[in-house]
Amino acid sequence: MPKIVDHEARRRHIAEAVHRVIDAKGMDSVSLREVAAEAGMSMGAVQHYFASKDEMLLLALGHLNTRISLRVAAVTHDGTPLGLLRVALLELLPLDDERRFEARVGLAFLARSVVAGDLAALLREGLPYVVGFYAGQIRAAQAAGQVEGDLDADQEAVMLFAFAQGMVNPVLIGHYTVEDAVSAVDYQLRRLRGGY
Amino acid sequence: MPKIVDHEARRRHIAEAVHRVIDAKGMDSVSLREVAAEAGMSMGAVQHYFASKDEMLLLALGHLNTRISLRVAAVTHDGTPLGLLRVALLELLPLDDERRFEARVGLAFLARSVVAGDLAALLREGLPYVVGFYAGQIRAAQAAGQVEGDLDADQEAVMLFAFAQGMVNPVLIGHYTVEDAVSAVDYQLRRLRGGY
DNA sequence: CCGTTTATCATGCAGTCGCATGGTATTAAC
DNA sequence: GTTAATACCATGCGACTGCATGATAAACGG
Repeated sequence: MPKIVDHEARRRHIAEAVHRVIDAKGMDSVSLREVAAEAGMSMGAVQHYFASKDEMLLLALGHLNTRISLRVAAVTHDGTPLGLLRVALLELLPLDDERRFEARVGLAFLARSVVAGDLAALLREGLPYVVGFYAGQIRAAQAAGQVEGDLDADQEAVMLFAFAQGMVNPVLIGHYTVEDAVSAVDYQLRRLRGGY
Repeated sequence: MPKIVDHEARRRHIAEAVHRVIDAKGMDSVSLREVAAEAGMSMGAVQHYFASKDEMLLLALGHLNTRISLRVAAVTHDGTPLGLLRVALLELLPLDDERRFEARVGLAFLARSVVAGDLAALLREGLPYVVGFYAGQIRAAQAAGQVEGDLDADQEAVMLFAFAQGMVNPVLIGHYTVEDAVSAVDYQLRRLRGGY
């Protein structure tokens, strides 16, 4: 075996270049040449790590998912159930540069998943964990008496996740401000607590 | 002065071809040649009606918006406020072939609007009307005693719209069934009425 | 030291892209 | 009948696409 090189690190490096290209110019502008230039390597080098463009995009989505998951998981270890739920929800919204970046890239993948079965499968795979986490926090809050017991935790979790996803585009295109989005989330959490 | 031809009808015809191409193969596959073939006309004819591809996409989005608006408006004239709200919400979800078609196309435009300012402006323009309609129905329901008076109609309207938008992708990729989506909407409407 | 494997590169290829050009046909105004 | 404007088409152009190919360099196992 030849030159010592971390295969996984290279693929991650390329995946991040894909993200930056999507953020800057949109999914349509993702080409092997563009990504290679963004990654600071030759086109042949990129080809060396992926059998096809579709495989590259698939791994780029996987890498985005783990990035977001890691950030959510990192914040999972303090506060009350409702506090955790709040932070986890806000992680999905484009509230600062980092989350805005991920939201833009994520929305591009979301749209492509409609016509790309492999991307759809990957997204489907991750959904139960997120929604399940939300539902778990709601149930914990109910057990702690912070949320009305007769609310349906699963239905509320489904709603909260879809709600957050649905807020992404309006915030990205400037229809809602960051403050609007946060207060919309806080209103719903306040409602769960029973005080409007 | 020359051949008698309905300019607007032609542009609408092309816009619908754009929609079909997006539905079948995704936004990436939208090219002048592909659209021309789908519309059953030559590429030169398509070029005759649009100065550029971007202008074609912009009108295609406009046409989609009016299509959806018309369908929502057509159903606006019967039933209670909460009933209207329900139907208007369900119009946004991919519950049958027609709405599925529009949801797929709409999501593609939604994603592109993040990197295309003109599309974003058009989408922004329409948002207040939809959300305002929802808020109006909630307020009417409150006045009729069908919805708890101390709920914030505006915040609930914002949530319901984003919620519906956020359900689109999960339904399209098969994570939720049509029945799941309807019952999620019905749960939220039941909650507005005060009974869980 | 040599052969094999890996990493990287430059280039070529057939196909597609948006768009411009030049042409023809049709029709209405004069 | 002539002119001008519109509708439409075929073609060409340069740029770009994903991917395949062949070459070069590096590094370890034998």
